[in-house]
Amino acid sequence: MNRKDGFSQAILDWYDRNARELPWRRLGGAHPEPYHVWLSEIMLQQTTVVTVKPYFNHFISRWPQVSDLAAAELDEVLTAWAGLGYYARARNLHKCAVAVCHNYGGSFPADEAELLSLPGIGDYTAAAVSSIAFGKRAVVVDGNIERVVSRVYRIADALPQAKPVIKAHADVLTPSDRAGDYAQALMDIGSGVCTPRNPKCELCPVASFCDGFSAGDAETFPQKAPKKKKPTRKAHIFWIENGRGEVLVRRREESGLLGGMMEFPSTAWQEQAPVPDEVEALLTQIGVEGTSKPPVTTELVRHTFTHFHLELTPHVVKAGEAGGSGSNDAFWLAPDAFSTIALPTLMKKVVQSVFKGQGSLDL
DNA sequence: AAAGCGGGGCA
DNA sequence: TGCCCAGCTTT
Repeated sequence: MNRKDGFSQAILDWYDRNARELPWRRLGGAHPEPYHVWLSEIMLQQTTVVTVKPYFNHFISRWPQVSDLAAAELDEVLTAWAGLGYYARARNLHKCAVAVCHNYGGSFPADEAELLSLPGIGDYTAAAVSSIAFGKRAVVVDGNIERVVSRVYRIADALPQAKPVIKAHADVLTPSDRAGDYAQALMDIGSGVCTPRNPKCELCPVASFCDGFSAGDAETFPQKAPKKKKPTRKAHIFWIENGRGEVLVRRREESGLLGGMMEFPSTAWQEQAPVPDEVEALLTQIGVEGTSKPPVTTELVRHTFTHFHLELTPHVVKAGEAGGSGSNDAFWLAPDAFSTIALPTLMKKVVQSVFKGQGSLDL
């Protein structure tokens, strides 16, 4: 006899009473569109529901079927994704849409292992799509469920080492019926009740099953390995404007940080601030030497990535008559067209800084 | 096994 | 400020 007998039923009862409407969710037993479930799950990776909602609605409106998304250009998808972060997700999203159309006739497979083989779909997403969209039993474990399970069992091992142990416990708790509703309910509870700090145990439908609650130390789980401190990198970034009011932009490398997204030219991002010689060299390289006026420096732009802080010093440069973009892949673009390119949030901050510093420009 | 990879919201 | 998030891929 399972010591936690009744756990999943209590979770499902809570769901029937408390589940909220979401654009990708169907209440009352009907299964949502697999395309909607997949798209939402990719967007929700490391991203909050509030942030995802408008992006999800825009994607569904613009690309109603997975075949529409597969037929889109990658750059269109990146542009629509701009601001969501983790841009490899957008590239894999497009690859996955193409694969589903090419290999599965435009219908997502229901099988967890087949889903797992698709680009951008890992353990979590395969289990989530299989259970939520197709009603299959699958053991769904995300960050929320890890926290709930580690508290229910007072798992002493620290993350990420504890992941296999947590998965084994989660497996025992997962019901055969309504595994998708169960998973969504547990995630809702994890994000709204069983919160990282100050959990609302008085509102929790499974407090009576929770070892952490019984011991009065639920909040101390899950244990975590210590984190590294983030270094700070610095660079100079250039808003280079020609006589027509256009600004020089270029595309970043396809792989790596902000892969495939657009940017303004900058010196290398490094912990040591670049010396004036390097700044001069960059301006020469992109072909804007011989400017009549000295650059106007605007407010420092700060941005934090997963593993480092960044401080950019923006400079506004008026390019000379020639104004040629000598560099390979840079091109001129009017600021009112910035919304049509894949501009990440960091670069939007640069735009804001320049506009604030100039006062005369409007977007 | 560990590192790389955005951005926003919250205490 | 630091922490956390409906993680996946690459090394």
